[in-house]
Amino acid sequence: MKSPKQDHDCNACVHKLNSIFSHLTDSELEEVEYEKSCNFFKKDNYLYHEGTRINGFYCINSGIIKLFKTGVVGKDQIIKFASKGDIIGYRSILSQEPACTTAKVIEDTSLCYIPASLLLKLVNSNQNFSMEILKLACKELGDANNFITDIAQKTVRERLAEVLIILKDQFDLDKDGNLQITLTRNELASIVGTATESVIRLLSEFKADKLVELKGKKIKIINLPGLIKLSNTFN
Amino acid sequence: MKSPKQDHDCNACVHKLNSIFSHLTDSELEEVEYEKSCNFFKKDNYLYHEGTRINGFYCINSGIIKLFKTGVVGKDQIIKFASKGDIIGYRSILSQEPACTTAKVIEDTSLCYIPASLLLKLVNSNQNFSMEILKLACKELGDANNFITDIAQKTVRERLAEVLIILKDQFDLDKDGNLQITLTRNELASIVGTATESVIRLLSEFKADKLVELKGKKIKIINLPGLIKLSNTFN
DNA sequence: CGTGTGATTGACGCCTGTCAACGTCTGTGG
DNA sequence: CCACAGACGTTGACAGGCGTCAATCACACG
Repeated sequence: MKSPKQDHDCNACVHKLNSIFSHLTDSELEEVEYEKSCNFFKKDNYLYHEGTRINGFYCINSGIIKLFKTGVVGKDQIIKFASKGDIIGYRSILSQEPACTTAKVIEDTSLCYIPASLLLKLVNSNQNFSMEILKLACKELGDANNFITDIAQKTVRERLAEVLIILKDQFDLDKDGNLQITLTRNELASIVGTATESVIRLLSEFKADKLVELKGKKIKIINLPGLIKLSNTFN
Repeated sequence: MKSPKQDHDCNACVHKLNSIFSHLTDSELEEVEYEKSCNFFKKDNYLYHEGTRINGFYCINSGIIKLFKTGVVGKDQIIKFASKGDIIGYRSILSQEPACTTAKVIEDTSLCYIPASLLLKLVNSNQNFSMEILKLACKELGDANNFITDIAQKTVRERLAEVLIILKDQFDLDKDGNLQITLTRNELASIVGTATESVIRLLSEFKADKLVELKGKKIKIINLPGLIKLSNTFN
């Protein structure tokens, strides 16, 4: 068998154990290793665009990708972030539709690209793998339904508080207690579904209420229970 | 083999051809026929409640079910309607989570109930079937993402117009040109994500603008292009 | 015919989006 | 090393969309 041309060894990948790839056999993993291509993307590059057909899916080794849709007036809505261990693009391949989001790198990213044909083959040949993907899709569907309810019923203030908590959970804090992920005010607005100015004003309020500290783009949560209360969530 | 105790014969079911069940073998279909139970539910009954574990999924023969989530202040958000040929409840089984919605009958419904164990067995033994379910979940996920963007970016007026169009597409019109599905103003509000009074006022506006005619709960669309324009959608 | 549920209308005001102006920061090129 | 351009952040003013409350009407059902 030809040796892979890439530097990333999926067999040694730290994310393998927790990912859907843990359900592959050794020979299937070898096939992945052989067919995949490993790439590095700098910030601000695009992986794919909404409305286009994609011919493979991506497994993120490191970095952060934002997935967003562009609304009718050209305003973006961020659907989710993908980071280490996440796979993206599979939805479009499996539902045989064009990509429903645009994928843009917001922190330098290393990832593996795996052709659609191999995804389909694995789904068809390995029950466990197929079950895991199914589970993943159903999980995301549940999350999406929750988000719909939130965005339809909560105020902007509640949603912003909730988003900060979610970002903390997904990306954790750095040594200084700041959110690891760095977003522009505009990007925050595109998650919450509001205007940039509203985010700025509300963050200032949160700061005045001693819920957060702000230093440039860095956001430090100093009163998590307060934020949770404000977000009006039971979790 | 024991003969099924139910009156509904899935082998003769008119929805079989277009549904995921068309991918089952004859013997698998027999198994479904044997394990399923066929039931009839009057309006206002519940199939299952948000947050509970469910032990099977449902295939709708006729009638309409609404799937909704209840928000923090007790306000409902309708996620989708299920009618003839649709299957519901599979998400929760496959993602091994409690139901993320409540399912309530809004028009007398006849359906088949199939145990979770059989769903899992079929998913694991029949590649085509598993692929179809996967496709379905991915499709729904794409729809949910679209809905998120709409609800986050569009005005209530645009969303209401869009909802009317969607209801027309999904349930078609009766002989008089009215939407086949009958909803309370409150239910309409729970789809759009707004207050009942807002729906009432906007419907009156639509009527004044000769876009719709209203007669009690009956809604007749008399200017579809106008509605589409108002909804601000490209479709 | 009474009762209750849903529909409607009006009043009111706050939340939030928009527009505009200005401050801040970063990186690039001279 | 400095100046400048451009992107991003901030603040204020303003209006209007939309949610809430309350009162009344319409209708169906026992």
